Amino acid sequence: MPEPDVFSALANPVRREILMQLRKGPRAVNDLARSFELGRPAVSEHLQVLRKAHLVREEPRGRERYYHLDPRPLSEVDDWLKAFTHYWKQRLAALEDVLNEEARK
Amino acid sequence: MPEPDVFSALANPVRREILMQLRKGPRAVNDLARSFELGRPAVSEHLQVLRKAHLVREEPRGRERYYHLDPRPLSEVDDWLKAFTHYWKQRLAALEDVLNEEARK
DNA sequence: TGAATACGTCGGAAATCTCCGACGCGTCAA
DNA sequence: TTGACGCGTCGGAGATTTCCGACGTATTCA
Repeated sequence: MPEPDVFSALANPVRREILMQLRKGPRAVNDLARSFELGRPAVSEHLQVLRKAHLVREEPRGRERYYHLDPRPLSEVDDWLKAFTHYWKQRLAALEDVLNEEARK
Repeated sequence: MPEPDVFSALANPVRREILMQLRKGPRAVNDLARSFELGRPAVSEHLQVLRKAHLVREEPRGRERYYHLDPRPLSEVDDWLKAFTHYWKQRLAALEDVLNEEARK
């Protein structure tokens, strides 16, 4: 039972696609399973990973469970990326300078 | 031999830390290995993953190999996140509205 | 009440990940 | 040239991931 890790949760393309779909609104598990060529257990287990990473929230409705997106933990990834955004904008600016220098010749 | 996937490359905390360290400048492999409590083969294999994801570039210097950060593929993650930034800013705005509504009472 | 539905979870199989020791190759220094 | 160093990669061990069929539970509907 590994701890909930947002980066690991995003490592799987199916889970990323689940999050994408949940943007448009909550979905039941069987409904999601039909979107992918996957059995229900597989989808259910992907949802468990997303749940442990607090990226989704479940809302029981009768015998179904609707899963809602909770994008807040994504800010951790965003923050991590910011440490590089600054760096790569510097790099891009430097590259641009070089290109301008070349063009001037 | 899985294909180079930026999200998978970021799933491992050691690889994320390697990228963090490379922000400050290029590093040789043994030098990196000393930072972690890891053998050199492990670090070398992490670097292979990062290389296949095009997140690092190697520059041979004599018998050493200095690894440079290439943050450009990170923009793929950034773009993916943008699909949610918009969503979660909407959510935050909606929450703010509710709070303002409450405060007005 | 009983049958059908929606779901979570438990083995278990197959694939993948992560790490290490060992080996080979190229480079440096004596 | 010889020995030591820095590195990549292979073979293999152990852990983890990903998927499925099977089972149990709760809910719905006839």
